[in-house]
Amino acid sequence: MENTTLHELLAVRRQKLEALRTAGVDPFGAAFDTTHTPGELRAAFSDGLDVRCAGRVTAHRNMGKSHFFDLSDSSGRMQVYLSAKEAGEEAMHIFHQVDIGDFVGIEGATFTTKTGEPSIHARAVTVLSKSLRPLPDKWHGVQDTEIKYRQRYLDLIANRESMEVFQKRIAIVREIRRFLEDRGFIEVETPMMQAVPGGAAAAPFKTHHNALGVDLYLRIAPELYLKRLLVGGFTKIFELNRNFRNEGISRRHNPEFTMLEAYWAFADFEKMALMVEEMVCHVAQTVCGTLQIDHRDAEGRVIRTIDLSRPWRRADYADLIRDVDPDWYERTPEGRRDWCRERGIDTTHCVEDFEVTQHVFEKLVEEKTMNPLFVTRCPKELVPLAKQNTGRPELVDVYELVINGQEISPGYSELNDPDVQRERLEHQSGGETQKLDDDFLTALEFGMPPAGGIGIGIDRLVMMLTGVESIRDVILFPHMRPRLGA
RNA sequence: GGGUUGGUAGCUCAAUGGUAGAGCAGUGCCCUUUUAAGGCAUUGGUUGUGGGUUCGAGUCCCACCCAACCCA
Repeated sequence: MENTTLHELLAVRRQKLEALRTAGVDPFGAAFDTTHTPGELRAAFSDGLDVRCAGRVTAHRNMGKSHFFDLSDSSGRMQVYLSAKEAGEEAMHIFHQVDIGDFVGIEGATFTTKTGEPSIHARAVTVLSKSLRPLPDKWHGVQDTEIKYRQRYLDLIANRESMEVFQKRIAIVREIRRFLEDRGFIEVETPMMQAVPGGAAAAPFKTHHNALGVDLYLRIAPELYLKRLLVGGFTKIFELNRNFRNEGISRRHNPEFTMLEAYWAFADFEKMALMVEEMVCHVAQTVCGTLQIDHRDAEGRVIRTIDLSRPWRRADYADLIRDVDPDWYERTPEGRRDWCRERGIDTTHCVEDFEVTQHVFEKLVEEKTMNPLFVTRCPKELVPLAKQNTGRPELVDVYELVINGQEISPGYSELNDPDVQRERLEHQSGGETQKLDDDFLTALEFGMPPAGGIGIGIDRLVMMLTGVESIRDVILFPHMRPRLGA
């Protein structure tokens, strides 16, 4: 339901729509050939160019017989100057029906105004599409988080910083693909719908295939299929796409999120760690132009700077725990819980002893680590799909990369012993109704080469590189509770 | 799931329990290089929803919806 005021604003625009039709102008016009986008023209600007440019009118400054308005799109903004005297009465009548929000095409010559603003001196203004609703505030943009997320197009139109974050995200993903392809990795696609959701411990979304009469699950990870491809003979592969987890929504969790997984036959986790280091630095350097990433608060003050300079720090899991409490591993399991209780760390949700340690790790190491840190020699219980260390079988050959207080990327020497893998997966599923992926285990029995594998949470990487605090600000359409009306 | 904060005009925000306001946007007029253009005038409200307390509720109480943050 709209209220009367909005109705009035809409009515005015509808009247202009009809006025255009009466004047013989199609308010939702046809194709318009352009020579530049607004941003391209700004970048290549010089006076006296004959140009055709199209975009949305985002501001209008009326000086009487001189009109200045801004033409914008994702590439940027370009000012247009229109002289009423030159245009003539008929053209000005049509121009008078143009509102902020409309798409128009401009034909004219470039010039620079007295105040130094690159501009187009319009010869003709063509209405390309009428906007029937008022745009958000030109100065404050959209502040309401519900509007930002539910109507992202308004956020993109009105909030330049938002558009820039998403442009950066696009560039980050592009550079990751380029980096991997330059090194001989090929991108593959594996099932999003799986009969047995595997490769991680997470609650899946369930769906149903009518013709087959079977339940399927949206994947929680592509891992088990990518490993089948290693069995099949691929040696350098990656998949960069969506995973789905039916869990809570928070500042750091969206039900669907983007994950990179890459596998490299005959490599190990050390080699993968080096590659991730190179990749993230390549991306930061190309997209951000620096390895020092400033994070700012709402007032624009720098609150922290992430230093991505190489080499990145490496440390053993157990040593990091000992940095927090030198006697941690000398304590009894009950003593460890007491230690937590004394410090106000809640461990009631931790069932196993190793989960208590992991909880301490998350709270007192991970969340406080801003600069890159490779955590190595992790306990095997945490990682059922990685190779055990030959010298110390209670540990696994993995790294966990922490940056910006979050786990950004795990890397493994992948487990390829089918018997050990079966045992570990059976142990993980706890003999419950949760099915084992037997076909995956069968594939391993045919032989999978030793391999290094990595995952990178793209959303978290983008958060780190853009200094954004909420995952919703790096996902174009984050999930929200559906709302009636509006 | 629990706690805290918030929801007022299209947008951004005000308003001790006592006449719901401003800026922007819109509309009209003035203005031939403006840029948050400027000046004058003016339209616009079921204060998230539903109850309650009160002479009187945007404001206090209860329930619900939505969101943000914190916790689990």
